[in-house]
Amino acid sequence: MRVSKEQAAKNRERVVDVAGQLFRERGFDGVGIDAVMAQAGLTHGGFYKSFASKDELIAEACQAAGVRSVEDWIGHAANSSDPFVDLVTRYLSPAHCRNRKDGCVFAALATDVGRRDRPVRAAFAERLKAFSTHVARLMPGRSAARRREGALAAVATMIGAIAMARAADDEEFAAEVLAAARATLLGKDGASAPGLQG
Amino acid sequence: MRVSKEQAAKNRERVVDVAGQLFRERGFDGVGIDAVMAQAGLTHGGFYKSFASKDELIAEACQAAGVRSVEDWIGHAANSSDPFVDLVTRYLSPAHCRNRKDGCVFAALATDVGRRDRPVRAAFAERLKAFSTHVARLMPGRSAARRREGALAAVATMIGAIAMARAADDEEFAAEVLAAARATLLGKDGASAPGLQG
DNA sequence: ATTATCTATAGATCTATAGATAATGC
DNA sequence: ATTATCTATAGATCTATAGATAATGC
Repeated sequence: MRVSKEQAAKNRERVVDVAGQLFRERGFDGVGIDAVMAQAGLTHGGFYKSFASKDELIAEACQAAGVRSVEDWIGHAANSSDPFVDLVTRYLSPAHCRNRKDGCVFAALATDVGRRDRPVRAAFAERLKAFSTHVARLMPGRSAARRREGALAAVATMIGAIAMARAADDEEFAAEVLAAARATLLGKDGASAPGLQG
Repeated sequence: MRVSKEQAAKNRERVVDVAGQLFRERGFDGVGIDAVMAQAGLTHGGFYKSFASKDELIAEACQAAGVRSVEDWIGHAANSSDPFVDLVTRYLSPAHCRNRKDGCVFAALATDVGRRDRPVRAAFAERLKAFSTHVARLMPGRSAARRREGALAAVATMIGAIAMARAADDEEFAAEVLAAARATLLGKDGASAPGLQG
């Protein structure tokens, strides 16, 4: 029954990872401790020797999934010839839309996190800031301030578009939203972006 | 105990309205039937004479709150001298960010709805399409196709920005996100929007 | 001896139903 | 007589804890 300290640490990590996946699929309130522990291959009674509460797990899962999300999206883009195009195209793809479990935690849980307590929101916000900072570096634009501004808006557009596409029961509408967000962020359709005044 | 048919219909409507507010504040899974009925001034036992299930209430609440949200945002903008600027400025305001209960249902529940069953997603998507169509009409742009595309992207940006701002525990970051989304959608900072390639 | 995990369960909460109650509507 | 609402409760589920078990680590 008892395992080594090393194994116990790995088990704890697996619980956090598995929780991050299940939360993205079903939401924080849609997943019980027993489901998380079962998915990690443990029984639910042992949970409270590793975590003070479910909220602590939620905060850690947001932190860990956030780190992973930033690494994945930014890492892949950085190895591409056109990082910003790579990021936007992959992020706003039907494949990402379908894959909630391993997809971006920000797009999966944005409105849910807004209702959680401070530690959860702090963990989420910290990773969201890191993501935005990395996106600003990939971003075309004259000044750092403009890249920062553009990055924050681009992140909002990407998160909002994926959330909309997943919410809609209509595949065609979902695809249209993703295409519109891609075109607008990448300026595919002409000299000036839609939404510009004057 | 028993009330008139007319009063019963009003009670049912109030339950749907109250549910829409509570769901926006606490999420679908964060609100029980008893809380909804209590807020509507009724006891929870009577709920199932009006609704087949909680999911039916959720679908109706999304529908009703969606109709209301579209009326509010589009109606106010239409009476303004510059409808698109009015919409974007009011939507992406700290006041809207604070007011979840009566705020836009799309920004409050986007990621939650993606995990619900088909009827809920259908009701939500229908209203989201109506909102997008109305935004396209307010939208500057040369062709109808470009206005449509711009509207979908603008809606995604607005929903994403409010979700991000509410998720963050950091007021300054929240304000920065809203300002960046406003500036990008309204093209406040120069000839071309950030994010444009070339 | 310590402790990571397991079994079992307490206590709270949530959806849904059954049957009672009292006012409406024929 | 019908029915909108209420009281009461069944049954499921969820967070958290207590105590047992068995392998680690001194």
